[in-house]
Amino acid sequence: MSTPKEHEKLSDYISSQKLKQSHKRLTVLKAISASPKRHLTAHEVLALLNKKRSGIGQATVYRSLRLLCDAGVLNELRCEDGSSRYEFASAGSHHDHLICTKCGRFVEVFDPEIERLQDKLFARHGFYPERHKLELYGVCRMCKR
Amino acid sequence: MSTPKEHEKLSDYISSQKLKQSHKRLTVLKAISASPKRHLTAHEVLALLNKKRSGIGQATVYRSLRLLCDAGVLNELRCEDGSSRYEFASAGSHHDHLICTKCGRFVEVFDPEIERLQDKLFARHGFYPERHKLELYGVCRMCKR
DNA sequence: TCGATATTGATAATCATTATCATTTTAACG
DNA sequence: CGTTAAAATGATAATGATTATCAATATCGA
Ligand SMILES: [Mn+2]
Ligand SMILES: [Mn+2]
Ligand SMILES: [Zn+2]
Ligand SMILES: [Zn+2]
Repeated sequence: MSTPKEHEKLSDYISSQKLKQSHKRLTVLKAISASPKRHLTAHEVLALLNKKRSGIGQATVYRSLRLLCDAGVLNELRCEDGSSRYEFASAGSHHDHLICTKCGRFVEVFDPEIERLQDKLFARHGFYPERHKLELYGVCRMCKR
Repeated sequence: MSTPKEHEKLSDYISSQKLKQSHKRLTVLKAISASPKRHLTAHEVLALLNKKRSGIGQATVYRSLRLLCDAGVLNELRCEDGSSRYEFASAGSHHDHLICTKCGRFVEVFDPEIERLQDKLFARHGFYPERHKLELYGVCRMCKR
């Protein structure tokens, strides 16, 4: 899924920052691409890699996730339990999330009207807008038994 | 600010749960009430108490904050940095927040139209709604130089 | 006042993440 | 191709907010 484009974005960032290409960093990116889950924790990424006996340590996973965010390949979502989840930044650009409190399912949503009303709130209070976080918690269809 | 009412709410909860009244727990509540800051971290509450030589330990602060939330006196806001902030639950009931990324100012906002559109998103995706979190990050008027 | 039970404080433990630092890779250059 | 400076890596220690433990203390109904 959107693999070559993401690799290129990573490559470009590495060049622009005078860093060095590394095989393990690419392996992390590929593991995330190959997973059906689209919102992964560092721990889950590490588990994917261990299953493949990649020999990649957790420090490298954390460092790679950070760098992939800096490169604009991934987005970090800070969860309420203190951990973070990572998703591809490209996929549909900005969106918010419906989150099932039973099974943890993430559903991506976007409502241009809500976005517009948010901008009005910023303006009404004299704020220069930078970003927002909208998370809707509830029980999904599957989990409602 | 809204002190007697909050004390009563705490008292009622303590009775209903067959707990015991404690002087130190009340001191924590009073310190929060007396502070001009309306969205405090546990660390900030502890600092307020230490300034008064209350002899209240941090474990008790954490336990009191938890209990005050259970009693419906306080709301916990989980921040992106991994810490929590506490505000009075009564004050205007539900609202969302504009947060200044420079000075940390919290501005309370409420937009019934946004709330309505959120409910429609829940419904459209077959979710049973439980709660939501909307945080608008930007630079406040004071901080825009 | 007594005794059962809740509260407290000091401190250890937890959990996700970051920092350290010695060792290994990378890649530019000769 | 080797050499080499700089980046990447892994093992592990450290961090920071919060929670758990447990012995000592406070509360409160009988
Ligand atoms: Mn998403
Ligand atoms: Mn508030
Ligand atoms: Zn579900
Ligand atoms: Zn500000």
